[in-house]
Order: sequence, then structure tokens, then C-alpha cells
Amino acid sequence: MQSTIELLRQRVTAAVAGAFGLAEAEINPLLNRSQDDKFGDYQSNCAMGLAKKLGKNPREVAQRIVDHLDLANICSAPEIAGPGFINLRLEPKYIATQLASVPPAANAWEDRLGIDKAANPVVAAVDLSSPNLAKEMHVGHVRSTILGDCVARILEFEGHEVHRINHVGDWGTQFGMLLAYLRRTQPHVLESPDDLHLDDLEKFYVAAKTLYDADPEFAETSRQTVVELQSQQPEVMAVWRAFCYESLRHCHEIYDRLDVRLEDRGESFYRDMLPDIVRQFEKKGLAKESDGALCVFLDGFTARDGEPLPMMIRKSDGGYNYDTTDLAAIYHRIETLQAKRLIYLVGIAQKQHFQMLFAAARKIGWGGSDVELVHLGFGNMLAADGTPFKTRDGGTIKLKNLLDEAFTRAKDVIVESAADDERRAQFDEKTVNEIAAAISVGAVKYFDLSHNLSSDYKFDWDTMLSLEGNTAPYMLYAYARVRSIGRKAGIDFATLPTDAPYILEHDAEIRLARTILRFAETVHQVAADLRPNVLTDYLYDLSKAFSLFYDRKHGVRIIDAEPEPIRLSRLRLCDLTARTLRLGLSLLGIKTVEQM
RNA sequence: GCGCUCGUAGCUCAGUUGGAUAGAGCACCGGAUUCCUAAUCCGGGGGUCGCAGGUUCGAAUCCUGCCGGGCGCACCA
Repeated sequence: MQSTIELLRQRVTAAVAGAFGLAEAEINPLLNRSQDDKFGDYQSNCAMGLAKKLGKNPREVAQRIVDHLDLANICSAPEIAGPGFINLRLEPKYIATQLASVPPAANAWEDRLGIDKAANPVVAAVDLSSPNLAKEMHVGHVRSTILGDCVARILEFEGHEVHRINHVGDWGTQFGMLLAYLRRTQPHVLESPDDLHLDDLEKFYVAAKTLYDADPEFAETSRQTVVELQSQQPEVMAVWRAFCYESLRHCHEIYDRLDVRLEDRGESFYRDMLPDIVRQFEKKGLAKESDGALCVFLDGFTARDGEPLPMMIRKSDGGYNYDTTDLAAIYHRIETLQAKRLIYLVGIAQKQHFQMLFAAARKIGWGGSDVELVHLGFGNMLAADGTPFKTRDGGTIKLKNLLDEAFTRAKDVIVESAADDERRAQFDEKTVNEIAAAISVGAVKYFDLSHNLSSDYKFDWDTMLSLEGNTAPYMLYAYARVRSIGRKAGIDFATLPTDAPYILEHDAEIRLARTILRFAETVHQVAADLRPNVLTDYLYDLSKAFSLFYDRKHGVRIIDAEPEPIRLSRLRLCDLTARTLRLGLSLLGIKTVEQM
């Protein structure tokens, strides 16, 4: 099914071509959704620019476009407004026809509402989560994990082959530091590394880091130990493996809880490729020695002192750091995985690093113009007062604790805010826990995804768990209410007659229907621009449209609506609403519940 | 110092090829419940889009300067 916006773009383009004898390829119809419903559903803003180019009156240009515009059975008569806007409003009949063409769901888990996959699927590599091992996951990993999962889900839905790569820090200085520390203070630990628990690992890590920062001699020893690790001495490797195993075990407990699936492919994965990466740069004459280190200098990057800022691909001690590893990762993703879209969910603070990485990759010629390198640099999660989000004593907030608190608070919301004690009394402990789990994880995810990805945002429990506004609980509640209609009516939505027409007469019906229709183009847009908050905004619109449709005063009757064709039409609208909400939320990585 | 980025209603935030009277939620005020989940819905007040210039038919959006905040800047990642 072709999305409406694409259809209209084609029609307007054809009209402009016909009206002014231009080639379609050079026409931009400037067609987008209207900002305000009162202007219709879509608007084309191309008349003004065209008028200027042709030296004509913009409203006359708009009129000529409209005269050539064939929108039979799609829109009501186009209106020209203001300086030359062309406003288009979809006919309810068109909306009804489009909705009727949505195929029934194969089952709840494979329902794609008839939305086309991308015509040219590609391989995409999404770099997400990527914690440093030896430490518990903390709030700093929330955004990369949640945003990356969402991006991956949307690209998968579009039919692309997605590698979800967890680029864990398992090969850097922190392991040298940890090993050196244990050798010095806890040598017995190294004798039976498999017994080590994450809590101890974290404790040792913190102590080692403190020592590293305070004691230059220890720092030097740590760096030497990294070299030992990187030269892969067997006894060091055995300890390293045990550390990684224990850390990753913990990470995956969190991922399971978040319903995030990914492939662990840490920095160590690239360790044997690093010398070759360096050789490639040397061979092309792009590497220069500077202060004993081997560096790549790129145009336009300067350091504090105004001197050129290098990418260091080999340290003066012969070791490698993350520039080289990240270059190897790009090379691997392009050359081995054949990825055409490399997407990195890493904080905005790393922007310059990625600019340099991408510039280096372009300079050495990896991947052609068909390879897209994207750093989705996200903003920070802040406390309510705008300071970094920390525990009261300034420590890091562990992700596990955050999720635990979310769960407790979600449970409180369920218990405290319910108006219907009778219904809630039917929920047993297990049901309450399931609902609280869905709401809590959903709330944290939704709050994160609903902000502009690159903005900082203030973490606020009350807002994210509110039943009002653009929140997960509101969305989940709307879904539960739709599903409840089916239960109350004694109807399985899936068995509604597929030939029952949609009858769109009441304002609330039309609004709901046209909002549902907008889903396909919204998903395509999010896949193209990688902006999850566009999808959350859409789902909020949809929930609002449903609430209005269902409203006592402003909405319509459903279960007891008459005559039968209207009742069926409304029940089918409910079904489509539920399916759209469920699919939309699933693309955000959020699970729905049948009742709340 | 150089570079990047942000500044939108009392608060939290949307606003992406420059488009119409700048939107939403919270809070505040008012209204709706014999009725399918009112955990909802409807209405209202509230703005010099940091400031000043510029480009344009048209600027929150692009350019310049200034003010204020955040971040980055070679052997950590």
C-alpha cells in the first residue's frame, strides 16, 4: 500500500510538470503535512518559490497547479490560501478505502498493517549500548541502549538486515588497571578468577581507578599490563575472559529486563585487525609519526594550542587505543558485514571523535558514496535541577536500581490512581506485577524516546509515570481501553468481518481514521530520519484521537451503536487503533498490556 | 584560546528540505460522570522564540555580532 503522502507528492509533481512544462525530476512539490488541521491534511508550498523563478504571481501559479491537479477520489477540492499555499483535505471516502485495504493480522506478533518494506533493503550496523565491562551498567547506558534498540527495530521493520552491535569496552586501559591492581593487592583473586563476582569486580575497579589517578607509578604499571593483555599472554587472558564473562552475564540480565537483544562484539574482537589498519594508513601515506606515536592528521581539526589534532592510531609504547579500534570496526562493518548504513548511538560529547573517524574512513576510501556513516549523538540525562544525574552522594546510579525503582513506582501508580476499585480487585499479584513491569520499563523507554534525541533532558519520575500527557502510561491505558471494548462486546477483533465497510461520518470517527492512516508515512519518516520522537508524537496523537472517539460527550457509541454496519465499522476502527498502537509501541520496544 | 552546541509559556518539552495566528503536557481557572476503563474528555488565560542587526515574498529555523549555559580539544574511552 502506497503511503498517502507519497501519492500526493506524485500528483502535485505531475500537476506542476503539466502546468509549466517542467521535467518531473527537477520539481520539488514541497508537500508535507499541514501544521494545523484547519488547513487540511497536507499542503504544498511550492507555488511561492516557483512564482519567483518564473516571475509570476504566486497565487496564479498555485491556481494553475490546482487546475492541473488530479485528486479525484482522494481529496476534496484543493484550496489556495495566504500567499499561495495549496491545502489538501482527504475525503472520508478515500480514508475509508485505504483503511479497508489493510490486511488482517496474521497474528499479533507479525502484524505490519500492510505497510510496505523498503524497496531496496540494505545491511545496517547499529552500534548501541556498549558499556565498559568490569563495571555495572548505570544510567549513562540507558539512552544508547533504548535509542539504539528502537532504531534497530524500525530498520528491521522496514526490511533491512540489522546488526545490533554491542561494542563493549573489554580491551582498554581499564583492564590493565584492574589487573595491575589485583596483582598488587589481591593476588589470590587471580588464582581463581572464575569465582569472582561482579560486585567485587566493581569494587576492585573503583579502587584501581582511584589509585590510577593518584599514583603515576601505578598508572605506568597499568599501561604496561595493558600491553601484556594486548599481546595475549595466556595467563592474563584467562583472567580477562573470566572478568568479561561475569560482566556480560550481568549486562544481559539488564538487557533481558529491557527486552533488548544485541550481539556482543567488544573492542577485543578487532584486536588482531589493528596492525593491518595501521598498515593501510601507512601504505597510503596518511600516517605520520609525532612524539613517538603514529598519527593521522585530518584537515579542519585543531587542538587547544591551535596545533593540528591527530587521530592516534598507534601509541608511542606500541599499543592501540580507541581510534584504531573504532577504525577497525568501521572497516569490518563496511568490508565484512557489507553494511551500507553505519549508525552509532553514542553521546553527543563524542561528536568530534566521530567526525574524525568518519573523515578518516572517507579519506582512506572505505565504502563508496552508498555508505552512510551516522553518529546519532544523544544528549545527557540530567537530574531535576539540571545537574548530572547521580545518587545523593554523587555516585553513579546503577541501571538495575533505576529499573527497580521504576517498578516500585509503577506499582504505586496502579494501586493509588485507579478509580475503579472493583476492577483492580480482580487483579491478582501476578497480574499487578506484569502490568507494573510493562509500565515501568515502558515509562523509562518512552520518556527517553519522546525527547529529541540530541537534547539533554531532565529525568523526572512523576512526569514519566503520569497518566496524562505524552507518556507511556497514557498510551498503554488507551490500548487497554480499546482492548476492553472487545472483551465487553464479547468480540474477538480478529474475527470481525473483513468486508464490513468503514463508515466515517462523525467528526471523531474521521479524526481517528485519518490519524490511523498517517501511521505508515510516519514509520517511513522515522526510518529515514532516525528520529524516534516523531513516532512517539504520532502515537500520542493517535491515543488522543481514540480518547475523543470514545468520549462520553464528544465521541460515539460503539458496542451498542446502531445500525449494525455502523457498529461494525466502529469496532473495526477500534481494532485498527489497537493494532496500530501495539505495532507502534513495539517499534519503540514497549510491550502492551491487555488491561490496566 | 579554538571548535561544537543550546537558549521557545511559570515548569517540562515539541517544532528537519525557511511557510499561515509558534504548539503540547504539567500547573492554574472553568465545565462534563443515570453511559462501553472519567486512570478520561472539552474550554480558558498565559510567548519580544536570549538580545541586536542582516538575507528573504516569508525567519524560532539561514548569516553576523553580543550575552548566558553546556560540551570537546594527542598517548583514557
